[in-house]
Amino acid sequence: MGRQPCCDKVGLKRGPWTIEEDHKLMNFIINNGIHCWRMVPKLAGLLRCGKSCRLRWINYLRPDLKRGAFTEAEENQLIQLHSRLGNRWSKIASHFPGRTDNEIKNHWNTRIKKKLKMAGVDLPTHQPIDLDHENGVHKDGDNKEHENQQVEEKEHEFSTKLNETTTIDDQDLLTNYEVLMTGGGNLELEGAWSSRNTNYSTTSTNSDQGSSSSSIEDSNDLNDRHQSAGSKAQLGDDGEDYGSLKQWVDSVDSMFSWDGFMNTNTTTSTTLAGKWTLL
DNA sequence: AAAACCGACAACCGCATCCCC
DNA sequence: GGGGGATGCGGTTGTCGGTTT
Repeated sequence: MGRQPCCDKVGLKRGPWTIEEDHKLMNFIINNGIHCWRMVPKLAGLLRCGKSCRLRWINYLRPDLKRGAFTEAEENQLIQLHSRLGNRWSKIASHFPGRTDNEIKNHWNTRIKKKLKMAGVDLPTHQPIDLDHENGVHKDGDNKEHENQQVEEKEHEFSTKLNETTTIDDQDLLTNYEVLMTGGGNLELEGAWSSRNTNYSTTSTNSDQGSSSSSIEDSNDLNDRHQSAGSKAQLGDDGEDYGSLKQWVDSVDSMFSWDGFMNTNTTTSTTLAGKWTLL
């Protein structure tokens, strides 16, 4: 007999969130804070389960989200963190202020994973594939537990070293990876690995997605609004939240002051900031 | 022009863990 | 101590826009 579902799914809405739902959830959290996710949908007038509300808030509505293309430095940091922490996305996300674990996980699975694979890196071992094969290394088995025990001990040291490796420019991913691994950790990079020819093709990044001119005012179609907000067209080249979040903030600017969420010094948002700390 | 395919990301699901009684 | 509810987390799926055929 399994555990009970987090909520009664009968009659609950699923799928993409509409702007009205976003408004309701945002309004409720701003005005009341978060005490019990289970009660949030009821009190906010939403036909969603608490879990869904939590995810929506954490991954999309939270005003302090960075939202933007991952920079090269961030990708490098992510690669190295993953080599240390594995798929512990929440742990990794804690090193990226404004990024969510879901965002990082998606970025890893859709971009970095592919790039590393094309570059000949065996995941999750972060070892060159051919070297693994030749040496018979299978680190994801017996050694994994031991590695996990070392993770916490090395994090502090690692963070220090990481700061020394974030100025890499104009090198391909493999070269970056080599530098990072050599500088930050205990992976051995042998000649064949170092000299590997990297002819993978980098795909376009989100930086080409920042040209959207959609706005809330432009569209009464909630699905269109959601799509433009929720996936493709909200990102600016410089990583700032030029898209949906900014539009969203603009749209509710008359109701709220966001400065408190943005870690800026303001006297108009102390209440909001206070509630924000509840999270 | 349209169908098929692909990439990116939002959202869901189920298990793990935490916490309170 | 343990039972149960709430929340956290990671894997997976769904959806949609863009691209290719």
